[in-house]
Amino acid sequence: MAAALALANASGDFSMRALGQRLRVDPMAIYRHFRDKDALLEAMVDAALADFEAPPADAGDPVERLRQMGIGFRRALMAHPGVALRVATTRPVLGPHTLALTEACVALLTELGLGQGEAIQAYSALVRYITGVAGAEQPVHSAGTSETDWQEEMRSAYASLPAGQYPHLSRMADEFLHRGFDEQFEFGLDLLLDALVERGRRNRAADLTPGDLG
Amino acid sequence: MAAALALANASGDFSMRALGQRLRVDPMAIYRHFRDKDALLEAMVDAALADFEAPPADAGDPVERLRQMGIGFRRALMAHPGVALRVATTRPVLGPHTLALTEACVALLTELGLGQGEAIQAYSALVRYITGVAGAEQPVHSAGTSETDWQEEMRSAYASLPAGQYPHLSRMADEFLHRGFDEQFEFGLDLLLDALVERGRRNRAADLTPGDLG
DNA sequence: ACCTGAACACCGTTCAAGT
DNA sequence: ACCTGAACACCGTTCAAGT
Repeated sequence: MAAALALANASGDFSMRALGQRLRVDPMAIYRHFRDKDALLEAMVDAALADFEAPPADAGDPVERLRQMGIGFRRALMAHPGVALRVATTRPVLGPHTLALTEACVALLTELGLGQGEAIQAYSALVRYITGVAGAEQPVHSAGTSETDWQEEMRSAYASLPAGQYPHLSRMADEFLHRGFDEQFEFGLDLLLDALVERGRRNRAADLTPGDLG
Repeated sequence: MAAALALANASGDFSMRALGQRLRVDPMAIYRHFRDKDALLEAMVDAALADFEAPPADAGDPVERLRQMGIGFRRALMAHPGVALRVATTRPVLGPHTLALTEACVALLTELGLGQGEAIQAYSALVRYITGVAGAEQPVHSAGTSETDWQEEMRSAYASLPAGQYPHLSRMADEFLHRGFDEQFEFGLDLLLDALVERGRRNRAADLTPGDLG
């Protein structure tokens, strides 16, 4: 069921009535299975995450596997544009696929040397960043703008700013041409991972020399 | 004009027709000033950012000022819930307030020692993270859930998971009680800033010893 | 030429009427 | 008791009709 929903959604935007027509069923029949449109969207978000699984233990060190999870998470969201827009502004999803990925991600974070409180906050920070990226990219894709068109659009917007008022921005306009969405996403992902690695390393060092804290 | 719009929006949700009623004007009159609802929302996002300005040069070192900008950005978004939800999924806003803050932020990032390409990507990463957080918090606030109720809700959801299947998550349930939205937000913000500081430091070191790169 | 508001094509959801 | 679909209260936007 939810699989059919995700499929229906993959083609553009989405409404209860359109889904009913797509499934050749009375739109009201959907309310038998889901209390709300929100409940249905929640199920769809979880279904969208069924497409990818946590990388196996031999896929690299914990950092590399976290990186792969982040990349896979974003890819799964972008594959379902109608869902991606909503996941950025929805309450936490507690579906089986989401929970499995959360568990795997938190496990990897503790392997980095993070404590319980740090691990769960680090997970949340990663998800916020990834959904923020997905939310920002979605309107560009759904408007049918190609990545290169988009880069040129941003470049010319920044290049045409008055250089006196915005010296940095106007000078940096050309930078948009060199970086694609993937590279931009991974830049921020790596920032977060770098900082988490460093934090784990510090924790371990403090554990090994507990008398040295002052 | 846009100020009145932001005000109207501050009270819950928002529609063209409701705005017309609020302004005691024909709803269609709005289309004289804005081509679209999207164009209007864009103007509202920019107007929401008029509330805060970049911290002055004597407010601390670049990192501290970047931190204050991040905190202020989030606060401005949360003060306009109807806008906050949309900013997470809208195309980049090129209004005067947004651009002024972007310029100030990018200037501070270059002060950290980042190159042009790094600075603009770092800015984007920070914005994605902040809008991701705003998008995640907005539904909680607009549902009228208090922060402590929300924490308890999350705790019990995680605590009731089968410990065999989700060992980390079920063990970490209590962590939700100790961290508020502010602390959670600043945790992720500091991760990004820590990594950016480190990157700037490495750039400077490489500049000082150009022969040492291998 | 400008402004108005009725009308169009939707939407999520309720609920009375059928079976 | 279950299912259906007409009806309700919206929505963004168009466009014909007025001034």
